[in-house]
Amino acid sequence: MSPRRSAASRKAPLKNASLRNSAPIFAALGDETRLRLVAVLCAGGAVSIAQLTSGTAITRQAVTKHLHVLADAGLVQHVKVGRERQWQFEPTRLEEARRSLDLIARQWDQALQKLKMAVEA
Amino acid sequence: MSPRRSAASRKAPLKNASLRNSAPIFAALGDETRLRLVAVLCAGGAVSIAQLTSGTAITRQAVTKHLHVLADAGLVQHVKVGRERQWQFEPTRLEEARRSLDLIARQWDQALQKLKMAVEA
DNA sequence: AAAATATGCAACTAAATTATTGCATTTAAC
DNA sequence: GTTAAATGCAATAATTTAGTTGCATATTTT
Repeated sequence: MSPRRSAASRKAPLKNASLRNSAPIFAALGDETRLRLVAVLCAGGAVSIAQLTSGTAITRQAVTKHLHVLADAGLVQHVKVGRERQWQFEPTRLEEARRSLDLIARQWDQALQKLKMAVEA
Repeated sequence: MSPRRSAASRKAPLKNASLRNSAPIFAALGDETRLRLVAVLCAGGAVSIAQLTSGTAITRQAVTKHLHVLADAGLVQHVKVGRERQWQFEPTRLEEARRSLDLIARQWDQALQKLKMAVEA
């Protein structure tokens, strides 16, 4: 294929482990409905499914599924309170995602810096 | 359904527009292969498809498709150089995504703060 | 010009995602 | 103890996604 070395192996750009861990978090956030749910939950406290549903055009079951997607990504948790199931935001994984974006941004800034220095040299 | 007001309308937690704009960016980042591509591109400069492919187990066409997904989200751009098409990172949209996560995190911190003050009062 | 390289385009497949409906179960309220 | 409310579970359907293969086209290189 290519005579040159692979771009992926040439520089070892970011910790692969970090990326592997962050991708599912971004995937969970990559849906408008779920992003809205996260926003609601991080603003309030623990909220029931019925409450979360009443703001949307989709059914309760759809909301439930979205909540499970978020839970699988570790972004929300639930506790059973009486006949309700209350969901709450869990900030740890979101911090991970933030750090990943920060890493990428920093990497980019460094690349620009190097380019600038090379041009000025 | 619920006797209470909807959780979504109760607090107007985050700008809906901001979320609507960020969701597609997160969706684009929500795949390990694409996240790797972004990392490679933000570390190096402009890289051809063949180079980007040689680091992976998938085909050139699959890489091409991923690049187009990233391009649709505004995360990468391409320029034609001879018979190659070189792809490069475009940082603007990533900054948007970072700001969204920062907003959510800040919202969460404020909620904790309020809770704390309410408990101490 | 011929051969090799880099890419584009199209058809197709398999699997995952999103959302629905219908019914069962648990818990609270009257 | 009925009734109403909140939720869970299962089957299904439509759409999207991720990936492949095969072939065509454009550009270098020799």
